[in-house]
Amino acid sequence: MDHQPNKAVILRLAKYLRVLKKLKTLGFVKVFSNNLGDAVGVTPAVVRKDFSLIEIPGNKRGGYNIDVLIEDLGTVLGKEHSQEVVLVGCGKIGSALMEYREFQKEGIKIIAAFDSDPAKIDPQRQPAPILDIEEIAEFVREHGVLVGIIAVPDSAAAAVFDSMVDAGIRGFLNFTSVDLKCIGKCDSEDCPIECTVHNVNIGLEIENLFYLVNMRHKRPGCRDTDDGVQPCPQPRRRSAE
Amino acid sequence: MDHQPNKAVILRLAKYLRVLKKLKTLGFVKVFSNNLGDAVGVTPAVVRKDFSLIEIPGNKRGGYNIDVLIEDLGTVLGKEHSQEVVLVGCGKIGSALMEYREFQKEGIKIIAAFDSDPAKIDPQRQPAPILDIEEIAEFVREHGVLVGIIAVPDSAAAAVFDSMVDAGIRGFLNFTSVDLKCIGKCDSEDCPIECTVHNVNIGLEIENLFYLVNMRHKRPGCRDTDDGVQPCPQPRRRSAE
DNA sequence: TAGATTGTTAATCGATTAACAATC
DNA sequence: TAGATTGTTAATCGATTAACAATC
Repeated sequence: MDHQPNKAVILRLAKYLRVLKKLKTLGFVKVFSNNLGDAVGVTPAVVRKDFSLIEIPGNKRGGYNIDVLIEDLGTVLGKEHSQEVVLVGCGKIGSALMEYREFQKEGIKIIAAFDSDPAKIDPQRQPAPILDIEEIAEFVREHGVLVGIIAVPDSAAAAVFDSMVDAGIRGFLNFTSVDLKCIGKCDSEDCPIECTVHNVNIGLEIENLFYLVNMRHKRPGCRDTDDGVQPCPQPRRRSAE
Repeated sequence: MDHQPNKAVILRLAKYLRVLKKLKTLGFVKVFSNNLGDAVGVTPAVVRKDFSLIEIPGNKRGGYNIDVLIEDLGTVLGKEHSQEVVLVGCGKIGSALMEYREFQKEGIKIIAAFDSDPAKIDPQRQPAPILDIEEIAEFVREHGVLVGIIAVPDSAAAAVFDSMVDAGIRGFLNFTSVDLKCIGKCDSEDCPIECTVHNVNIGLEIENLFYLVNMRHKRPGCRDTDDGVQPCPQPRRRSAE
């Protein structure tokens, strides 16, 4: 009956939550499905359906109470749990992530980083130590960490992934260009370990952009090139009328 | 009749291309739809449909010629164009991207970076200069750059985005947590500028992981928590034995 | 020829959208 | 009450999957 919210829904829920926090700082007390829809770029019906799916109730004429909404979305998204992650790989990208402001703002904490290079190890480092990769299993088990970031060179990706799964990590943000899949790696005969890998494949993203941009340029009658021909033929409107 | 390949298709095409390059180095000469399907995680029918959509022909019994395939996919994905991008924001993440190996490997070149901090500016830098953000419009127009990366603080995101659109950038990889939308910003009365923004929202990705991982933990009969209850229904066995 | 694989059409599935009854 | 907004059901849309005829 009640289907679990899928990935797309969850993503929207997180977006609603961000918008709501902003609206609250502006003094809003209640909010309507169309407000949220506009902010996130979906129709009001989607918003209501998303909320109904996770059983957040509204008021037939009064919309949704913003405090209740923030509270409930936080609960559903697991915001009341401490959001502690470990990071593996202290190269350029890894180091950048260690100081990533957004994490603090969203209550996400990197509680330890790991590297194989002895020169980088610094157990006294504040606010989080950099430890030898060999220690990851012990650390993860001790702290019950479930989510990890992989920012190592491609060549080390698979091995690091394996050891993280072994240690108990079940959610991965993967910055390598290696497609890490749990299926196959984690399945055993009768007891599959389920884990989730989000691949942040920057190279693929850029390739995609080139395709889309080039496409558009090739389209007859739709070029905004140097020669003065302006963008597109048909106005495509979304908001208002 | 011929629908344009959508985003999902394009993403797969790029993945096929990567696999094909690897297979080629291994000496493969031809490849079948099920080979590619396995590698990318889709059914053979999807592969064939993708290729038919962009009119890449196969041989009724001989599969696809790997050289032709690489060539044609490259053409479709715009690989024969120079893939030149600009980067705005030379903080931690921006700097990391400037040395990102994957870019070279995939033929993507950051031909210039921009920052507003005078201390960071270095027009002589090799292989790409760091210039004042004020110069971006001129540079972009001169070089005909269409794709850009935004790695500035959230507070600067909207302004930077605007000036990049003005300069002629039409494809964006956005590392800020501000949801940059072209619609509204770029529409003019009868001639919308179409651009594409890929948001790499690291915070959202992590939140998502927490949701999914927590979900799984709550599921009755399937917990791998601290209290001694082992992974899913039964303890997995893999290498141990 | 017989077997294998493509290319395409039809069937299925799921998610989004639209519509509207319930009700505050 | 009348108006507005939710919550839910039905209709639409698109993408994935399955099936199979064409053919090398």
